[in-house]
Amino acid sequence: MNISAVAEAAGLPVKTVRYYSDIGLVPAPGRSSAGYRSYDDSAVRKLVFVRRAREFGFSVEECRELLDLYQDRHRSSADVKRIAARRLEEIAEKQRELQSLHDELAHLVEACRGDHRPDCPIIEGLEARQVRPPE
Amino acid sequence: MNISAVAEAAGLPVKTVRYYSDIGLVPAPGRSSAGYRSYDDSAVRKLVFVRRAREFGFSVEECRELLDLYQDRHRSSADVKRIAARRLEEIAEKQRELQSLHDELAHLVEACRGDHRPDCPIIEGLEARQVRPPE
DNA sequence: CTAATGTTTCCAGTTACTGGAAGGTCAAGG
DNA sequence: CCTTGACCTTCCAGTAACTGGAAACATTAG
Repeated sequence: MNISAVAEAAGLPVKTVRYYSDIGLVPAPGRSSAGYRSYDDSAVRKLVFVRRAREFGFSVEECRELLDLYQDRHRSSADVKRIAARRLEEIAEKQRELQSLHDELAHLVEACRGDHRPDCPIIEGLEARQVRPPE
Repeated sequence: MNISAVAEAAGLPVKTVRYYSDIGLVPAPGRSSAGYRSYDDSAVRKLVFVRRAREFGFSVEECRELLDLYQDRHRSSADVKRIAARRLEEIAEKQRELQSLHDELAHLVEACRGDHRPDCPIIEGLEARQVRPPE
């Protein structure tokens, strides 16, 4: 398979497939006589795996770890769970942050009349109040 | 005020204050005879404003817009509200994404025994299922 | 044969800083 | 006066994860 075929099969842009090969996230593909990259089904599976892991918010480095685990028949599920649980905690933390952000901004937006007058609680809110209490 | 004083007053790293001046987000400060940047109170107010807007997740370019509105005595609150409401919608969207991400990953983590055996629903979940339904 | 499409490499740009090097400045202490 | 240390300057490079584009070669359809 040429790069555009594998890219479509994996649901990734061509550029990204090339990039993943370049940084060694997936193994370097074979080359045709003209120098074209040549991928096989296992490459597609790995690329799909990476795409999905990226969609889950795992960093490329975490994808590397997960891919190693994915390919290691002797790995324990505990190893995988550890990484996923860490990521889950990060997500939860991000959710909490977003929530307080949302609440505060929504409060300001609601308080703003949104008319032609210059008085604006949003601007005033940005001017002085604290977003988060000091840690 | 020298840069470290203004940075402390604004709650920003020195590097960031310099950066904001460089990109023209805040006006270029005056210089001492030795070339030191010299800020005044109004610079501090603007930097605080920017810091808080950034904490709210506004991009630097949005901060530029907001800062213009902040400084424009004739602006209507509607202009500000429009920008803030857009940002609020972005936050809400991000929250929805994170929620579905969280639910799916939590599901996988719960399903994983996390023992020494290689069977792992997390890996399997990354392997094949769709994160999001096609749009 | 030609035109369109596909592929290659390489370089640069994106966002919002951050780190570090090399060197000039300032204030205090001896 | 000299030194020491803190502070300041500029410039360059690196971060994450691509993405866009240029120039050139390959393949394929008509």
